[in-house]
Formats: sequence, C-alpha cells, structure tokens
Amino acid sequence: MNEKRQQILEAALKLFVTNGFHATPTTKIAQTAGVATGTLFHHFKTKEELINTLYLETKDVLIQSLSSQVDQQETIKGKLRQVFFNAIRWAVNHPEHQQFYDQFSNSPFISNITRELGHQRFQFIYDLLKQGQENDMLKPIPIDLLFEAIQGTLNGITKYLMDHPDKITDEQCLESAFALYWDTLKG
Amino acid sequence: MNEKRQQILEAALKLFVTNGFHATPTTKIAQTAGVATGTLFHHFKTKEELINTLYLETKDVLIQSLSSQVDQQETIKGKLRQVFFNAIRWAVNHPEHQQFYDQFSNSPFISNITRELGHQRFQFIYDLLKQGQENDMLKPIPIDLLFEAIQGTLNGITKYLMDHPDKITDEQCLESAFALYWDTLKG
DNA sequence: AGCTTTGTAGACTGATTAGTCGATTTACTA
DNA sequence: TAGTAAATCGACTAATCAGTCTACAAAGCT
Repeated sequence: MNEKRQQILEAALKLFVTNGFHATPTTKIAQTAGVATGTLFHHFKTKEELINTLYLETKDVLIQSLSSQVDQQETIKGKLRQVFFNAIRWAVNHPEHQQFYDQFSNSPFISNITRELGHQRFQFIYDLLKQGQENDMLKPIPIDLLFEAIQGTLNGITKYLMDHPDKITDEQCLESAFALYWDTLKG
Repeated sequence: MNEKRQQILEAALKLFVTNGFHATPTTKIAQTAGVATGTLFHHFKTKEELINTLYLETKDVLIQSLSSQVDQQETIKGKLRQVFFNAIRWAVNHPEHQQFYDQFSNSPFISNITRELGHQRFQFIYDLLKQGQENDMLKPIPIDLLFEAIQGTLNGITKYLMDHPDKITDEQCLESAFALYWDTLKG
C-alpha cells in the first residue's frame, strides 16, 4: 500500500513545521500517522531519507505550480507576473509546505543534499530573466543577483500575507505587492 | 569569569550553524569551548536558554550595526542607504551570526520566544519608512508590507554576496544592488 | 493451492542526550 | 587572614532516540 507511506509523509510534514527536524522523533511520526515504527523504516531507510523525500516532493509540486499557465502569457512581464501570482497562490494554498521549505532551505541540512540542484529546477525563471535583459526590459546586472533579489522580495511579501490573512483576497493589495516585485526587476 | 561564558557562546554559534540546534549536543559545545558540561549549565540553565541568549545577543549587535551613522545622513534616502550598506557590512563581517540569525528566524524555535519583540527593535526603520511615505517618496502601501519586502530583497542580495565573495568589493555591483533595494521602496 | 515478495506490526536495543550532584578551586569581602 | 560566594569540574543518571529483529499477514504469481 502507498497509502501508509503518504500518511507518514503528511504526519512528518506537520510535526516538522511545528517542532523542527530533530525535535521530532520517528516514533511520534509513526504514531501520528497511525502506523508502527517498523512500517516507517520499511518505507524510508533512515530518518534523513524521509526528510529528503519530503523536501524533493514538496519542491516538485512547487516548481510545477510556479510554471503553471506561464506559456499562455504573451509578454515577458506577463509571464513573470504569472510566476509571481503562482508563487503567492502556492504559499497560500500550502502553508505547511511553504513553512517546511523555508525551514529546510535555511537549515544546515541543505548543505548535505543537492544545493546546486536547487537552481537547476528554477531554470525557466532564469531563462525568463535572461530574455528580459536582452530586450532591455530588466536591470542589466548579474542574473543570479536579480534572481536572489526577487526571490527575497517574494519571500517577504509571502510572509506579510501569512501574517495578514485578510489581505489575501485584497486585489488592490496584491497589485501593490506585484508592483514591488516588478519595480525590483525592471531596468 | 565571563571568559568561559563567551567561549561557550562562540562554540555554540559555530556548531549550530554547521549542525543545527538539535544536532548539536551540549557535551560537544562544552568540549569545543574547552569547559565541562557543568560549567555550561552553570551559565545557562537550559540548552534553550543558551540558544535564546545567543539569538538576543546577536540581534543586539545587528541592530546596533544597522543604525550606525544613520543620524549623520541628511535625507531619508541617505538614511535608508546607510541602513542598506550597514546591513551588507554586518553580514559580510559576521557571516556566522548572519547564518545563525537566518536559521533561527526560520525555525520553529522563534515561535516559542518573543516574535513580536523582533519588530519593536527595528522600530527606527519603520519610522524612516513612515517619514518617507509622508513625504511621498515611498510607495503608499501598508508599512509592514514595505518592510517585509525590503527585508526580503536585502536577504536575497546578502545571499548573493555570500555566494560570490569577489563581488563584495565591487563598488559598481554594490550600487546596482542598492538600486534594487531603492526601486522596491520608492513610489 | 503452493510459493515468494512486499507490507505491517511492535517489542527491543545500543547509543546518545539534557541536565544533576557533590567535590574542588578561584575570586571577593571584611 | 578567615570566611563566603561564585565558578569549574566531570562522573553519573534517567530519559529518549534512531534503527533492528522477528513474526505475521496480504498480495501477486505460476
């Protein structure tokens, strides 16, 4: 059954974001998931493998969400705008995954696992930025710097929305937020 | 002696940023600091108190660095510019503290301790932003949103500089980075 | 139906951990 | 100098943890 496996991942996610990786014993994960510890270690050889699996699966969903409907936009600005709102939507709809991702990204765990791989997955955003620069629409600065800056801006905006849930449906506020993002980018 | 206490804090900082909070045993901290575990627990009642102390002391130094020489600037833009370069300088000069601060801020630990207190300490930046808005220099959006956004932008820029140390002395690059920051703010 | 593989269970273990305790030394005060 | 308080030490403990082991149950295959 793949069902138990999924239950374990979900239980782990919840416990990790509230307690942290190391403060969450495997026994508690199993207990919360309603399975035995033996079952947990049957599906994941080690606790670390469980964490990494959770990270990679979370990232897969994130990447897919980010690129959704981007092709349907005509202009570079439209595409980047789509990415922006995709990112907001993902964070709002998957708050626990969002938290987990932030936590993992800033923890020393990340250095053990594929850090370079991270950027490769966001390649399509790099490509958008590069195109924008060639059209003289975006700032002519190192692309990594541009990427990190908007990533940061986006993180900040997301954090704000998480702390002020009433704003999530405030169209005007979201437009202002997009302006912050776009002004960071545009040359 | 306060010397041992300092040694403990320094050892803890190094171990925390490389191993994480929970993956760092108190025995190892004591050993690295060259003291006995009893000494560690004499200075800090619990491991959590040690972590919180480290966080608060780190933050104190950070805040002080951020506000340095800001008064000497005439304009709002000048003041915010000073804050920007102060932040960069702090991160460059205290990379371990910077890492620790990021790690702690994104960990579930933060929820246990004074989260609201965080913003209070940055009050002077809020004041600057408010003044700038009143002079129609900055974007007329919720001040929390503005704050989180530039905080995020700054984080991104810092991360970039950490990954590309050769750029740290590149004046032109730093000016470009400041432009990213300023364009996020200005209305 | 037999046989093999895979999934599930939970008691158990060896290692590790945060924190304690009583003994000893150092620093401070009168 | 005598006496007290604070600092240091490290062996020790009770609890907890990641991961193992053995047994049993489904499921798939021929």
